[in-house]
Amino acid sequence: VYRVEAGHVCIYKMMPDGRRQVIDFAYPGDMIGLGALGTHAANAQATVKTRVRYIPISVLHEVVRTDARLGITLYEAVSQELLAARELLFTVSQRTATERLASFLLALSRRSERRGEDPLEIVLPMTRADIADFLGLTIETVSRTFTKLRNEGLIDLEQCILVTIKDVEALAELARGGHASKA
Amino acid sequence: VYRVEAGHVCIYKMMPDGRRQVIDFAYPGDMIGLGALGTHAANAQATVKTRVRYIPISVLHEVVRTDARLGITLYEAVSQELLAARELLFTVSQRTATERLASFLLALSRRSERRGEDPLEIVLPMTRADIADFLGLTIETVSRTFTKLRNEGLIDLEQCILVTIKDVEALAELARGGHASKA
DNA sequence: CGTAGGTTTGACCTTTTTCAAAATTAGTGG
DNA sequence: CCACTAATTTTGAAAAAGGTCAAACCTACG
Repeated sequence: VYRVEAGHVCIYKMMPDGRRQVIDFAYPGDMIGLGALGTHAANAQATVKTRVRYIPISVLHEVVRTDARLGITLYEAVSQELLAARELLFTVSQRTATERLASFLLALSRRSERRGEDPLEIVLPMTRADIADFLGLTIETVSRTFTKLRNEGLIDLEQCILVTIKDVEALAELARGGHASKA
Repeated sequence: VYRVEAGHVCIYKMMPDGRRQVIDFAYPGDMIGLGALGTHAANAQATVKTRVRYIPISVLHEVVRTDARLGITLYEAVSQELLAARELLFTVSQRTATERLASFLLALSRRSERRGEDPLEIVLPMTRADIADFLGLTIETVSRTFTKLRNEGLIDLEQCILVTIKDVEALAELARGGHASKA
């Protein structure tokens, strides 16, 4: 189990045939590998300079034995991850490419807000390939969809890395599955 | 939290726009709602006559306070669900319709085997709609894919409910993403 | 300045969805 | 037990979404 101190980490699973599923993106303060008891179920790769802190599982076990309430906390943390995984499952399973990207951007926006940053100025530390493998799309479709959102005036794009949300409401409407009102 | 005693339950999440994500199918002995601490995050619907046993969450908390090792057990159970959710995520996200159905049938087959039943004779207690919303496909595509697998000689279909696996290896090859060898 | 990696764009093709209708299955009352 | 109705499943044809292949375009870095 690790804890991200600085930077940004992309957590993914590789398949024998080369296909990849990105499971999550971890920001400073996030824990990695909580659900992977015993088996090392996933890989992780830093996308920028990153510092992590390692916490052996044995320590976790020890801590839980000392205080049962922490067992509950641990349980709640994994439950939270489970909830997120199912949310992503729904996004990938039932939504169109545009809806997926809109959801993704809104999730990043909410994350920024929670961290006390500007929720309308999103920095993307990950590559298009990471986003594609996260949302179950191809690089090309991700790129095209970014362009489409830009042309529709919902976002601004600078250097493929900085996204400015110009119309949160329309984006949210898209993510919800409705049709954007703007042309 | 519930425990299925008899029958079969379909666990799903409804979205405001009517879209539905089936999260899992529960068989006798399976627990439902483990990851849903506090918020009632999902619905469930019996597809056949079903009996469940209700276990209040407060009892769980009590038990954990009594014995910390059970906290670990609980944690492991949710981790297991997390693993399953991510496996499904991958299936839905990266695989074709045929591969998804093949994976699904193989998963059911393995489940049958674990339960000591014939792994090659699978009864489908759920409807095509349930399967479709589980795999992120439409009813029509599910039906067509069943037909395709039947025509290719990998399975037999009786009354839309009983599936006989005729070529496990080819099915597994499909689920892995390879091309079936048979015409 | 030139190269390498990542991104965008274009044209075409495959897969899946959509809409519509036929066929099967299940349930109900005679 | 059989006929009738409702629901589910299967099949068909057309349309749309996304994928694939290929090339051009940045951007950062040496």
